[in-house]
Amino acid sequence: MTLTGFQTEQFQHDLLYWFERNLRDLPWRKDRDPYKIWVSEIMLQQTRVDTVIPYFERFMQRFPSIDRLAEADLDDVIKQWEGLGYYSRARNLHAGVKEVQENYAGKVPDEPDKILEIKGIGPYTAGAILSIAYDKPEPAVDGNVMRVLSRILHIEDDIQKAKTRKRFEAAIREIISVENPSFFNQALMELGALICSPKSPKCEYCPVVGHCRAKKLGIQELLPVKGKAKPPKPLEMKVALLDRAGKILIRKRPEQGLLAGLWELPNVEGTVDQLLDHLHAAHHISGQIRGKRMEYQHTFSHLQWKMEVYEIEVDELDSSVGEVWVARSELDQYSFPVAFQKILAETNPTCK
DNA sequence: AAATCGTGGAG
DNA sequence: TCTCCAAGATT
Repeated sequence: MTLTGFQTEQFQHDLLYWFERNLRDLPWRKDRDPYKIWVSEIMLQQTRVDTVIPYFERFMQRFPSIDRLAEADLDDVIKQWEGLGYYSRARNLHAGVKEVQENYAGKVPDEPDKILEIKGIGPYTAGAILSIAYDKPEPAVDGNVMRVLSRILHIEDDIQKAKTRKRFEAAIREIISVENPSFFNQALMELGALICSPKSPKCEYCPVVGHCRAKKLGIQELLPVKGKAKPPKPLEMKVALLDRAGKILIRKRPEQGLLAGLWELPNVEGTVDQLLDHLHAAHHISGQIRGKRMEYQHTFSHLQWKMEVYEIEVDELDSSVGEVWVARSELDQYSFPVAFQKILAETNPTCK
């Protein structure tokens, strides 16, 4: 690391002085309960602060402590997570608090090696909990920190690459405030969120612009270096809307993979005929197409569902495991991906 | 190392 | 409208 000439102590002072006067009043900053820090950090992964706030408030009312979350049903936890995305976060968090309950008597460990073994806690979250809740001088390198430091220290490594994070962690260990690692880490992230933004960074308001090598070179807009994401892959999807005596057929998705454990309308990747075949094979339902009800497109990070929704007339009906006939008024007891929430709302006759 | 895993907001 | 992307972890 090339920190020659970098005024570390002055940087720490400038950064912390600014943070103490500009930190946002966020619900997970009311105290330093490691559990709350933990939940907030998981929710904040790849998710905006404004989106997280209402979820965090509700989650804490429902699961105020580690033991309350550990004893909860996974389906209830997923329900609280509904709409937030990346649902494995909720599953891992639930598994994680159970680990803490069993292995650490319900207390979040304060050692890197131990906390890193907990499900769902990776290098960033470990460092965040250790520094924010326990005052340990550990790096917490997220996207903000990499963006800010890439500019301050003029680091041109591609932040999409896996090994790059380690270089930033090494840099943080050189410059972190041992007196206040909690504020230091939070300040770097706050600076990235409020001032040192991805596009059009507000350098005129930056408390540490005097330390910024990229600004000195006039290349702050070109950093950090980041490879382009590849476009989502289109997927033709046929969706079945089965209405029987006011109840519709839903089913639970597998416990692993995309949208794990959430509910959905029966569907196939393929043709309408394949949809009917599937209803017969998987749900023991004989039916015929009544007509196309609607089309809907939903784009994920890596997938694009091109959905066609068909109303289906049920001729014969047998029962099957993992499916439920449910009245529309009872749908709110189940967790649905946003794509199916939209379809269910659009096709709701009482709602239009 | 590169893919997988969601969603809604901003420009 | 479209692209990028926001306090990443897992495999």
